[in-house]
Amino acid sequence: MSGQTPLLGRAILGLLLQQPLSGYDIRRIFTQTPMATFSDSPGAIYPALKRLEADGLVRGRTERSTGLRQRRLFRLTPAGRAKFEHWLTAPVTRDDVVRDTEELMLRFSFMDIGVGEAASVRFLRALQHELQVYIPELNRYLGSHGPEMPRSGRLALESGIRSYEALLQWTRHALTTYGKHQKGGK
Amino acid sequence: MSGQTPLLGRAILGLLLQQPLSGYDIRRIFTQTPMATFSDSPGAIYPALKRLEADGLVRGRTERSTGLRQRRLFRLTPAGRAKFEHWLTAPVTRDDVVRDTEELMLRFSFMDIGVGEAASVRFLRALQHELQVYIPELNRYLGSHGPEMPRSGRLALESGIRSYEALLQWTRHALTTYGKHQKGGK
DNA sequence: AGTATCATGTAAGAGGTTACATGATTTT
DNA sequence: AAAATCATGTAACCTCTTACATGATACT
Repeated sequence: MSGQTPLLGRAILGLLLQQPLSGYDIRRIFTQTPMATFSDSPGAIYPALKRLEADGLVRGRTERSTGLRQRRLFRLTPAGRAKFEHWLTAPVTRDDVVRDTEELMLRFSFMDIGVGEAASVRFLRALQHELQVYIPELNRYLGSHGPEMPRSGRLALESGIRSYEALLQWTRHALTTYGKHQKGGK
Repeated sequence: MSGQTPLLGRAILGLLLQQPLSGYDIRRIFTQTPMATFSDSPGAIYPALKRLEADGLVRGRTERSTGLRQRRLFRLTPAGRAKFEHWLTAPVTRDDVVRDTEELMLRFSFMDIGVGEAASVRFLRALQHELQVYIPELNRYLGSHGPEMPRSGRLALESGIRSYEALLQWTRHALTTYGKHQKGGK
């Protein structure tokens, strides 16, 4: 019943798509892998799992197979899987590109497993398109306002542009790795 | 008295360093410039200004020079300027690089004006150093875990690495523009 | 016996989102 | 007269951070 799951919830859903995990497992993933952009705070993770469970997206079961303290292993429910797939296949908007590339990349990272390689290719094409529109806009802004900006301000803007350009180059690289799946048509 | 000002507060402080602005001016900046990563929501901006004022970092004065509705023009106080400079000169940590490059770039964008070009050069060197440590770590992770990851997951990680590499190249570019200020020493 | 690791959770407070509310002036 | 623009603000709700609390098992 709650609105849109926040990024942390999506990340957890994606991890659970691959295998059942406990809250503690998730914390370890967030401390020990490049998913370290997420907080490993128990005050974030356990309430997030609770919400996901209340929304019927995951279900946790207490296990004590090993002699350790009880741990609750969480699995995706069919509703959770559906909601996750819905997120993965949402269109790539300009707003996503401007405000939240991090979310876009998180989505993409789960895409092959979640909804298949054809969807990954569609995503890459859409992202490429948005970047090809947005980058020139940033360059026009730099051209008209750059001269009057302080040097570090101008450089910071250039850094942003370069980072979008790197992303655009990456989409091309990524598309070639999916090469044989690409269709010719518009 | 409150803890650390959130990013939005810092951004506002930085804008006010350059000129006095109203809440509405700030909203327009966030909708019409590359600072669009910030929300232009009045529910974010007006409370933020209120907090900054309560903390003594800015002071707002009602003006009605033009015949329009009253507008409150905000200016930095000396305490606000001091706090802002303190933020600008904070060390660049590994955690900043992993979790919040956006904050780093926001800091840098105000650096010339806030604390001078020498500080900008120090910042760039420190950032360069952290990147030179972190990028190889990510590459090691990719080398050991990449083969077992789904294609889109691996590509997403590669995208992250490329984006850090682009940032590293940018630090070199930026340092050359400050060229004459660089010292030879260690 | 003490410490590290595994493991789950809560409480208070801060700050953001969305939506609503208001009101003056300028343009059509 | 209506709509657009300028302009400021509040209220409910949600989620995250920080800090605390608890407890079992394994290692030294």
